[in-house]
Amino acid sequence: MPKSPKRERYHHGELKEAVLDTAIELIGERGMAGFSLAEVSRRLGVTVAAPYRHFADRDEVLAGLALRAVDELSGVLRAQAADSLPPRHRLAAAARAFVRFAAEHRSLYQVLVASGLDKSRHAELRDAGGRIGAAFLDPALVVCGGDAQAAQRLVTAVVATAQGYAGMLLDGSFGQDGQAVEAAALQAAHAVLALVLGRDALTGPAAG
Amino acid sequence: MPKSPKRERYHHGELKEAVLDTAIELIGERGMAGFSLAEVSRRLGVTVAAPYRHFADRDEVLAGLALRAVDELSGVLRAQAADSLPPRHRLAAAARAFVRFAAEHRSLYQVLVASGLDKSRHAELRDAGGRIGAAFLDPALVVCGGDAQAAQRLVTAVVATAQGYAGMLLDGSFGQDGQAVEAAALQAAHAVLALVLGRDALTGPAAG
DNA sequence: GTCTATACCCGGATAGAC
DNA sequence: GTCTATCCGGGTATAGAC
Repeated sequence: MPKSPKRERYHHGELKEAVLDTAIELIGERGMAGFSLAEVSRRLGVTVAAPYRHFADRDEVLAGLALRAVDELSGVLRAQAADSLPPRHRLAAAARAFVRFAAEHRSLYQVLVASGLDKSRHAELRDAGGRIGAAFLDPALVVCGGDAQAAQRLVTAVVATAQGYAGMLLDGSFGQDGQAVEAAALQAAHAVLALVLGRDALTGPAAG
Repeated sequence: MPKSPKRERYHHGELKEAVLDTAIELIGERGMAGFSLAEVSRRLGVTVAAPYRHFADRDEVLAGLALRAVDELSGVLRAQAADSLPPRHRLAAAARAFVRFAAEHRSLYQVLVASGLDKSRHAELRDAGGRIGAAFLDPALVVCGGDAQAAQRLVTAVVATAQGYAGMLLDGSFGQDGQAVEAAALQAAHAVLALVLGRDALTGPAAG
């Protein structure tokens, strides 16, 4: 939809949202390094000056994308973590969903992990990591029998695992074909189950 | 050391290595997005044309850095995986070393995971992932009693975990102070032990 | 193997008209 | 809220001299 249209030219349209949409499209085609406000403007059929009515600068566009990414990803994760399965399977399902999200919304995911954006400078993103992690917390607490510190460790391990599989998937370690996504997602889920099974090693010094 | 020196100006010096060194320094200061051959040249006190005698283009510099990264990282990992501890602890130590490497050689690590470089277009890097994973293979095989497929799954899980913790460390999830590195490295090691403990869930469909 | 010089293109950002 | 026009800085890459 948002490729060659440039309807009759915008003018009073929802340029702000259109910029974000087109930025996602552009990043999908050329990667983070290929993103520029100028090219986005060109694709929308507006001049390079127009977006500056809606965004202070380039970074604010990226921040807008990052916010979208956090919203959507944490939403997906919460949905997975909240159903009626046993808690360890809710964690596994959330990890699987995490990996799928990275593949299906590659641009958004990349903004989150590889934009070079300083998240601590944008209030809405300051707790981005926290919001992602929070989605895993409830089942983790159940798994850990209410031990909050143990649950936090487990959440960190699950997030790291999901992020790790996502990274490997995106850089081609699972191959290029369509099966790669499901293979990575499934293995991530299995890894989370393994973490839960062996979780005694997560908390203690794991002697021996 | 390599900042304002520009000795008496190079001329017949080892410019190729110097470019790589300075690129690492520059990326350390400004991140991947801040890297340019022009700035590297300036810092070395040579003209922007000089590096082109040693590198076909910008990407070839990045490829050179990536190759260094793979060499150094896989060397570190092999050293950890080859000592006399029990195999599960060799895996854990390698994961810990992986995370430390990401922190101590941040620039190199970022080139590896976030340069946007198409590794499949550079022969020396085509099997970069394989060389990293290979460092984990021996202890994984022992852990898995010789089952090659199970060992491969375990290696993937360990690499993903290490990469995940490294990513979280670098984007600030473990805080900014010096303790962050050791905290992340230690938790990564623990997570690997947990994976080994619960590794039955990695291979099978993990019913129930 | 490096320098001088240059051609070329692109992105960020702003002023002022409409 | 967008356009026109423009400034400014910067990066990539090459040709030809030394």
